[in-house]
Amino acid sequence: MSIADRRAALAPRRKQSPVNTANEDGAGPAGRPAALLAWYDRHRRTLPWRPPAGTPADPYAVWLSEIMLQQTTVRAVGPYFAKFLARWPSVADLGAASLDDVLRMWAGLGYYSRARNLHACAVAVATQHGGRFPDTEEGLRALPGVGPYTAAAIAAIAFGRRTMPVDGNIERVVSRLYAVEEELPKAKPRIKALAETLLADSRAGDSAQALMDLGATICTPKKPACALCPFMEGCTARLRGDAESFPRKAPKKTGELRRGAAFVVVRGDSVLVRTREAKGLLGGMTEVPNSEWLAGHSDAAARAQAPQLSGVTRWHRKAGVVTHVFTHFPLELVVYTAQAPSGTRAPAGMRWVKIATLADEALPNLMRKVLAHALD
DNA sequence: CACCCGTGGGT
DNA sequence: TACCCAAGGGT
Repeated sequence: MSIADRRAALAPRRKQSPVNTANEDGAGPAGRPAALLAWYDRHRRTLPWRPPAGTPADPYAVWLSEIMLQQTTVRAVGPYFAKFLARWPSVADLGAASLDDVLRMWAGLGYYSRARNLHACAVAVATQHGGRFPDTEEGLRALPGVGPYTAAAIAAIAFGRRTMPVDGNIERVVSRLYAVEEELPKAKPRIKALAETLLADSRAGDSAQALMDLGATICTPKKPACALCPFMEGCTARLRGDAESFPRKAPKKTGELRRGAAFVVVRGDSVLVRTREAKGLLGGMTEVPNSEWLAGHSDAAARAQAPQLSGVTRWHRKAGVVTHVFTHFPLELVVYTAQAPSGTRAPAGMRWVKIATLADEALPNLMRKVLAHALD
């Protein structure tokens, strides 16, 4: 039976019995949880951290994937998830690792406070919870790096708790379904309450993942595929014809361009590097010496912040610039290179690392760009 | 509450 | 091109 046939067959029945028939065919509000799960059972995505349908999820894998997926695409997470699980098969293994090893493995994925909290969380679970994750939303919420969304997601997906995590996908689906006019983030409580009405009596984790899959594949930010949506008939925004305008939110302001200089000093087969402060931007990550990054920073002012090394007198400016875009500002770095005589000491707080082993360092992508530009 | 915090891909 | 967006959390 085609979808059109099914709709044609079901439509009259709703009219015959005005009270609760809508609950059974899934088109009315009370029937949505069942319709959602039916859609999920046919169209659920196969993902590395998602076990086969009907089989229990491993809390460690769920937690690891949820942390990695925060503000990060499924595609980007895939290889990192596999690497982490292969190297640290259990939360106790991860807790026993050094933070630096974790940062090195995380390098390139971004939002490095997640990696620091990931490690702290693994230590806490291993040492304070006997290697097992708390199985309640409240218990999970107390762990480092686990906020309201992640606590609800783990509770529902790994432990079957009847709670609805609300992520960006679900905010979009729900705000369209009910045409929520209030802007984010003010609308969050309302959207949360509406999302909870989509929870099935059992299979809470599948209800949540179904909404996320729906948001990722059908109810997309641009050009949603409404014709394929299980909620098509009852979606207020689609009926109004402006689904794409939801969720409402204030436009973000783009940050001002900042400029600076990076200094790549080569001594034989090594490069001079240092470690950034533990917190803040790129906290705890490895970098080459560089100037402050300031809006309107002149090339001369930036260059004047080069590190002082005995034996290094001539800086060579590489042609072009390295550009990078952070969440709240774009950055343009001029790159200078210099050769240091063999035996040159690294200044305080800096060290020499072999160029051949740079790939193993906790280098954020910005610094990989700088080094690639300098050593090209 | 507003801001900070990476990176890559899509339109 | 210049945005927008992605399974958000911390402060």
